[in-house]
Amino acid sequence: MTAEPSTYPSGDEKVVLCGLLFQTNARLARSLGLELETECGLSLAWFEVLLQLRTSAEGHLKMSEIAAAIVHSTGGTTRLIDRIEEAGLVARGLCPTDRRAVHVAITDQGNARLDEALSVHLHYLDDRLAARLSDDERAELTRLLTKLNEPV
Amino acid sequence: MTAEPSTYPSGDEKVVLCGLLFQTNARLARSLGLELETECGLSLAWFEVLLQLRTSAEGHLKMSEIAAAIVHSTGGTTRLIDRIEEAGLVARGLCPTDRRAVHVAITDQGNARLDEALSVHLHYLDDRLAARLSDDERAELTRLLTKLNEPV
DNA sequence: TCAGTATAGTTGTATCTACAACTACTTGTC
DNA sequence: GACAAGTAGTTGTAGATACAACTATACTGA
Repeated sequence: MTAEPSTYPSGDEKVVLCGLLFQTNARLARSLGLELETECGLSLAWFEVLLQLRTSAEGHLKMSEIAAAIVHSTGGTTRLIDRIEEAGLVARGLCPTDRRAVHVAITDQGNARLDEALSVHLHYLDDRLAARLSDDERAELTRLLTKLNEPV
Repeated sequence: MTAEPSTYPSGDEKVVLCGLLFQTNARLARSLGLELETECGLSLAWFEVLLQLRTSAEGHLKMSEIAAAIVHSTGGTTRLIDRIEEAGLVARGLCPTDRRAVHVAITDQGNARLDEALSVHLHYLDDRLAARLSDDERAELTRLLTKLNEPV
């Protein structure tokens, strides 16, 4: 039976798109996370933090910048950085212009681990992205997601 | 300083796309989840389950089908369905052809709550999707995500 | 028919994250 | 320069999810 038991359009195109985005992301995150974890002992969250730090212009980020980039709460980010710091992959430092703030930077050990992880990651993305979408399609997807991602 | 401290291309186009997907999804899920929670007292996970059940062809799904659709572990799905069932929004039933399996169906109360949630959801998506992407762009995004989402 | 293997779901345990309350510091205003 | 309001980060607490081990049922082939 395909009759809707309700008046609301649960099959609405926008609802479907939203669900598709959630599902695609979840599958990608899960399989990539599993691969990173088994190959490098690095969780996806740790990987994302290290990548953000490496690609930061100044070589360090504040806690709140990390939280925004990886979309975690600031409380959650504190604990996450605690664990990564304990593993020696990042280091907290003082912010010279704001004594409330903390500067987080990637360590040499963190850079080494990130290199390993990137090699796994890139190989995975060849499989998972490049084999499914052409260069043009990936560029278009990037464009569309960027628009979706813009702040209000 | 923009020089890479490493040999690996952390700014690789595929890596950026992947990160963009994660971030877009996380922001969307967070703001939608917050809205659903405050407006209807329904978490995003509950909403997704109810929507999957309503749009299922048979009117019910097995635990494993729900787990696959919402990309949770089967153990996590057991607990999730426990909570939703306790709230009276879904009901477990027997599968007539496989005594290992469980049929989960949405209840009348669940349908009512899903209606409320869909009204919030649709309003939100007008803001968040339709205001940022044209009809054609949404169709293209759906096409691209569908390709990404295909099983290996 | 029976053994061996695979599948469906549940439960014990650990981990991770969010939310809210809190401290410390900064900024704006008079 | 002092008070009010805002911002940065940490911590207590609770809830949700994953993984692995387990039970029960189904399938497969000799």
